[in-house]
Amino acid sequence: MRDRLTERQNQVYEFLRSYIRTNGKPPTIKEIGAQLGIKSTNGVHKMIVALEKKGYIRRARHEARGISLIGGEHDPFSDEGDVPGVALLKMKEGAGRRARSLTSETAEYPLPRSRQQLLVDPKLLPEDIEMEALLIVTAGDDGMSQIGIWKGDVLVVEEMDPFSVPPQALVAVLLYDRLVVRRFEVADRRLHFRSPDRTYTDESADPDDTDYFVIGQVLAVMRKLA
Amino acid sequence: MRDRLTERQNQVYEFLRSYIRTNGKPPTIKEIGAQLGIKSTNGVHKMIVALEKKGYIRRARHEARGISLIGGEHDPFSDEGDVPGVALLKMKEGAGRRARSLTSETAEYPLPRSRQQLLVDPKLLPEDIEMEALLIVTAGDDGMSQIGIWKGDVLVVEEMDPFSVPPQALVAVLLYDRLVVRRFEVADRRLHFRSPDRTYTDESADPDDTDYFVIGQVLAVMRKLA
DNA sequence: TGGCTGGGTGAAAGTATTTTCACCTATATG
DNA sequence: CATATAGGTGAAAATACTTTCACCCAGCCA
Repeated sequence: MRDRLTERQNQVYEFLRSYIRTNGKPPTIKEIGAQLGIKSTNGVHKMIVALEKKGYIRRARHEARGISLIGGEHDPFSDEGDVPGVALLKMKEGAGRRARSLTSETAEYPLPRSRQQLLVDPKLLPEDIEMEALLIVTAGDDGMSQIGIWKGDVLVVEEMDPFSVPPQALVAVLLYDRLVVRRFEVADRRLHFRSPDRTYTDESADPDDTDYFVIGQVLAVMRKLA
Repeated sequence: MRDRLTERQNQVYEFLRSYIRTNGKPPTIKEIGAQLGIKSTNGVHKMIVALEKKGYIRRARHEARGISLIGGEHDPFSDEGDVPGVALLKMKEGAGRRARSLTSETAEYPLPRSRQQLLVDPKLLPEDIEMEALLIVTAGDDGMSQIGIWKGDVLVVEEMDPFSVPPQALVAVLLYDRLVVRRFEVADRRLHFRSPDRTYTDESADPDDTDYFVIGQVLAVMRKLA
């Protein structure tokens, strides 16, 4: 369907995306030229026409800032306007079983996944998140009030191996049979968990310690109050 | 601080939102006029200037389609909603205006309602709740960490008058211009707010004290972490 | 009563933006 | 070689948009 773009055309297309995303409106021909180092408006104009012919953009003739992207979203905020139910997340029971080490890429999960799902607004999540990697757990222990998380809170977790977690992020960890949240860091090839309460000292563990199973980074918290 | 909008100005503002949302770019002056039935571009122009003076929009002078909304583009809750789904809630900006007493059943709201929405899973809400009575605010003050709420948290609030709130429930209150959460009770025909931090003494207020505006009961809390 | 503010009409002026025209330079291709 | 395609320059023409000017009207308030 859509023809392949040349290198230069792709640069224009990418600029359009980023401009629209950051400015909330399409650029003018001149602005495109300024970015790509094209001095003549006609030079840009021809590329725009080419992009339209290849089916990547739409043009509103004679209209100021009349370029719009084709291929789903013209809305920078909703990630992929396809399906309304984008943010259907897998629900997973919180505590109750013993933690296991992950043995390989296809790690077996300590808990059977259930079919339960929870609707989450994309605005509560990072922009370009993979829905497939998300799951829901419930916080299973107290002692996290210092970081604003209570027992029973619903956590949206992005599954990832410990070494991909950004430093100082909050992670969901299966500690023995409790699901807890800890501020987390990898140092010296060991996993360091900062205890939220100052009364305890920090804990650290070996990556294949079977007592600690790092599920992933906590992206959002939800709490039902009434 | 943003002044209140007149009815007409709010119509313009609402149109701006919806146009931007559906078209991915701001409208021209003429397009605004066409929608609101204003024949002269100057009529629209004056309103646009008024909206800018009151801090609701930004204008790029002489630029085609140069209007942009103000409200924190990176605040995930300030902008653009309309996610299809069950629990579409009205969005309301947190702080920013002075509290007012509610005078009757048809209480006048301190802020004009906007059309912003957030998707919320019904599982996070009481069973037989009226969606119409729900709205979203963001917590606007610190000092609530004792009750597990942080500044910036998203609160799902059921609008209700103070006398319908069950005792000891959490309520969202406009205290002057800050939106805070307090544990709440009515006694002796006065409103009692239990301060979450032990350091402060409890506050109480008269039902028609203009400094305290009780929005309603907090049903759920959500927090974006990454 | 006068003066202020919000909202408007209409038209003219001025700036921004798109489109078109003429012409140029590579590179690839039958 | 002839010709097509991608990508340009520069300038002029044609619109699209915003701003300004002059004037009008109604409601509110001191």
